[in-house]
Amino acid sequence: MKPKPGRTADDAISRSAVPLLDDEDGIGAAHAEDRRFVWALARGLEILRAFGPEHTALSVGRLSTMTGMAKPTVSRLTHTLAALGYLRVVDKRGHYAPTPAVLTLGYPVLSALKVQDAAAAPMQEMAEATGCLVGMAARDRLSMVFAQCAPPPWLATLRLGTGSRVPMATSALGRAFLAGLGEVERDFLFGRLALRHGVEWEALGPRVADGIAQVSARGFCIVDGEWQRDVRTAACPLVTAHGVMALMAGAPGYTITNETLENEVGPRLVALAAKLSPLIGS
Amino acid sequence: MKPKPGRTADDAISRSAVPLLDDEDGIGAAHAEDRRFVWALARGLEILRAFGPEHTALSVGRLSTMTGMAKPTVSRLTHTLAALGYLRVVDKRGHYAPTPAVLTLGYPVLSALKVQDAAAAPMQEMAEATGCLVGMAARDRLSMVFAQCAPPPWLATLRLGTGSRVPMATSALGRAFLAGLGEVERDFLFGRLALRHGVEWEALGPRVADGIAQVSARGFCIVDGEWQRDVRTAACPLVTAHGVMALMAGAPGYTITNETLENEVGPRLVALAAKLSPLIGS
DNA sequence: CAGATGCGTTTCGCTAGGCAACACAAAAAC
DNA sequence: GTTTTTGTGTTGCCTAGCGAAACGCATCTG
Repeated sequence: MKPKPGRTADDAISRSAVPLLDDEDGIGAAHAEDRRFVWALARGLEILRAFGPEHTALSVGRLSTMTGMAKPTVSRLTHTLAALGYLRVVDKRGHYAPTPAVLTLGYPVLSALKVQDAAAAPMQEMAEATGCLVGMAARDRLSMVFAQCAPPPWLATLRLGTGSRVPMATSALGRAFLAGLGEVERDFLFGRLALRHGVEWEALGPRVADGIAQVSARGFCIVDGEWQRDVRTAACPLVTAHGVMALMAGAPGYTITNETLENEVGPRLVALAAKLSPLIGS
Repeated sequence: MKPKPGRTADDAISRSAVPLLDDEDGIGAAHAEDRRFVWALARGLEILRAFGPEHTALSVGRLSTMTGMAKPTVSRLTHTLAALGYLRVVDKRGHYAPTPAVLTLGYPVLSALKVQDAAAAPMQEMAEATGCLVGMAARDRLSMVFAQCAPPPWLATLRLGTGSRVPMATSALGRAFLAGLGEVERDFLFGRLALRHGVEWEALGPRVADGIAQVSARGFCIVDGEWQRDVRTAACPLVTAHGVMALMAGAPGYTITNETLENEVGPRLVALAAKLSPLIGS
């Protein structure tokens, strides 16, 4: 851990055209000797990241154990976030919860993707026609994060929406995304995924590769029950000016057959991707 | 933004149950003497906030002038945000743009509000029935930020969506929100608004008060062309377990009359609010 | 082609913030 | 009621990050 002046490996990564990430969980060892890296900011964002559908309100101590930071540190960061309006205190015991202010942070992305005007209508249309939940997602670290989601009116079991995440390796969305990527980035992510999934990658890796092969063969891939039991999904890559993303359509197993997914939903998804691809981005 | 001596009131404010804000633009003089306040985090978030629909990609120098921070500081913060995956470099000239990763920050709020399951369907239904864009919003500083937005399929002119913002004083949404607030907070925000709008508040203030009176009288208020020319909007407060929010329905002037807004859309909006109110929150 | 301008990054002194340990308040257990 | 547990907010100490000015490195300009 000697001060190494000039360029570090992280520097090269962060400068590359594709901003490649650190490890999935935690910001621990990465950027250890990057003099330009601002830890306070990283830690503060890690606090915001700790909240999720399962944990809508958290105390300082809980955040401390979850993130691995010292309590006083967490206390100051939550205090700061509260003063800025991103968090608020929800009870006497000092539980913090995110406020709608955090939504403004995501807005520039959604507007840049022109999701609101261009993509929403055709996605909603397809959702109603096929009975599938139709979603558009991009990569964040080793997950896919939804930018837009069109649920069919009657389907309430699949709880996904803007900002929610699914794992890259076990979802159709993630495999379609990988299929849309260039050689270099795909290999890089494969390495990361292998690292993350450890020994089970031996069985998982070939299935991911198979998904990619499916995309090469017919434009989309299918995952049946692998990400969540009884959820069938088709997905295809979506290459735009803003980078590679992916489209997916899925439904509970009892509302759709693999044949329908294969013969109707999949091709329709590919058509939708072709239609949206030039519209997205400036 | 120099450290300003003297005890500030912000500390007390930020500790109160209702986390009331600092001034709208910039984080300048606020929290000057607060020892628990982490500036690095505040500055980093200010960087993210600087992006918007108008500025989807910004250079270090531009960010520096926009936020008032020194260039090296901005450089480090953007470097950090890029390393964390929230920003990426979009061209050779070093312009930064937000990535979909920022969407994950907003997700806990959306899931806590149960927007995806509970609110989306009835809002969409009303949008299609009335031809209005229907939206749900909460306060951020002195703006209202959309948590959910249901556009009617054919309407493409109103560009609003999750995370977008409208001013509090000149929008029906903001006035309805103020009407739903308690005495103390409303007075506080009135003070802030007066401060912000300066001399024109003399004319604006009474119109805001009139909006609140409208809500008291019939449950909703109407703004015709005041926020944007040729946009007519009705809005009503939405009191939930997560705090006060507001619902709105609006359309371009040439697609809807004030009578329709008054007699059909407004009452329907109030009914929608009554229906959603118990559903939102845990 | 030399000089000039604009832009992003680096150097370095100084200050703010992270860490460890302690002190304290409130529930929960007994 | 006392103790235990859990959890938050304060102190010294030292590292990490902020800011002013200097530095490389492009592109303009005559």
